[in-house]
Amino acid sequence: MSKLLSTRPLYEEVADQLRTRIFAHDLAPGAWIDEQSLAKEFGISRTPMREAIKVLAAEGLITMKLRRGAYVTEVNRGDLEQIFTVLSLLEGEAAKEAATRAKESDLNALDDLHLRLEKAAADRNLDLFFETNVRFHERIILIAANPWMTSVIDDLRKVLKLQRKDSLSRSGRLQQSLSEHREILKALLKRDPVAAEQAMRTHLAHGLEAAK
Amino acid sequence: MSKLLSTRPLYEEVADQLRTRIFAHDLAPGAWIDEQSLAKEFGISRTPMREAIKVLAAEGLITMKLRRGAYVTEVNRGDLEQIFTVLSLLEGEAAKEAATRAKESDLNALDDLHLRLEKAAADRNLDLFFETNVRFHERIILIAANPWMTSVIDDLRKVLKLQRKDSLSRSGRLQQSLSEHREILKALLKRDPVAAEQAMRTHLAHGLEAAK
DNA sequence: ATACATAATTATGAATTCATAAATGTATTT
DNA sequence: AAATACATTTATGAATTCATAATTATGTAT
Repeated sequence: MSKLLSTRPLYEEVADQLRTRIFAHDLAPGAWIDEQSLAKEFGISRTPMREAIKVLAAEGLITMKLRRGAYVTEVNRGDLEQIFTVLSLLEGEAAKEAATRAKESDLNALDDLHLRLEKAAADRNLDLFFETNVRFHERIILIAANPWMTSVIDDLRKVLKLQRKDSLSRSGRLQQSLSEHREILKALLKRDPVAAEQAMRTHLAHGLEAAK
Repeated sequence: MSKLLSTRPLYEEVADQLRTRIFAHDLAPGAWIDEQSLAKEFGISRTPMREAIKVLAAEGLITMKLRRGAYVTEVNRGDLEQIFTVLSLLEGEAAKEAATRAKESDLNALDDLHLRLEKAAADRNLDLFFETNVRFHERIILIAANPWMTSVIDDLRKVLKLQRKDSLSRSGRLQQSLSEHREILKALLKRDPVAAEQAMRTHLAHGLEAAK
């Protein structure tokens, strides 16, 4: 593959595609990453494939075993608890920061996103709900304006995505998630940092319960 | 370099050595990483060197520029603030957890480490003080027993190490750091989670002030 | 001398090749 | 038939080679 007009390195492109496959459980947790056949399938050499694999390994999505290749990381219940502990701390802090830093336009955007969330829930459109939910959280994190915190959160959320996202389909969980979001939004609109942090922490603590 | 009996991949070994050089400012922030001459110097090919560079890039120590190679990351005042914000949250939580989880042996070890810290301070042995300080923090994080949190903290601390560690040599800072450690230890010995968390947060907040 | 265009050099990104550890398969012996 | 030794295959780790973008150097015109 002699990519002529590439704007970014090949291994990044490949890393994206691998991530997608992993999240889709096309490559399921525990599965062996056959770098040879994957490279052939992508029409590239092993070199950028191996570089991409190392990127995902650094993110925690892939685990390397010496002389035995790469495997999709398996997360157990304990891992989930630990990750949620960290996430609720960080996203709680992000919400707290956001409460004071948010501009009017930010608050409007959040309001709008929440509206879409309510709509998606009413329509029982799970995919849309999930996607909007992610955007709601991302927006808050963006407002907090701490790139280092953002990158940590992003990495941990990626690992969470290894798990199937059937949590919201649980009976009642969708409505509860919605009302928790309402709390977060309310606190932000009131520009109440303490309440925002508390609401976000509660929300993520329940997220753990939902995630099996 | 035909490493015959290697117990770990070459790129990891190389990553360690690169890290050492970066922390020693042998490769200073902003410096270009000449992968070609470094590989030659290490007596290896460019392949494992490039893999090592990607590992450090994932850790945030190195920044990649498309078609322009790799550069040692430069952190500014804003980055430091942001990183300390995250660190004080996480290490605060670690201290809180440690207060309840610590076994007698853990508390003894911490007590011992603190004693060595006092000794190093009395002897004006900055290097030893610094090293013992690191071990004290690491021990608390270990007791918290959250590997995901640990790895995040480790990565952020690595980035902090890009900065010169002259903070403690500032007049009075050493004594203050010592008394803050005393507070942390006291809270842990009393098994008071709230106080431990508070003491650790305060300590790290002052760390920022010290770090220029 | 300065500015611009072109040529030569250099370094990166990627493919290919090579060496060896691990896994698999076969045969021989008991 | 089971077990062990040996051979074959396969995949990883690493070196080498190749192509091209970016940089530097050279030359020419104004």
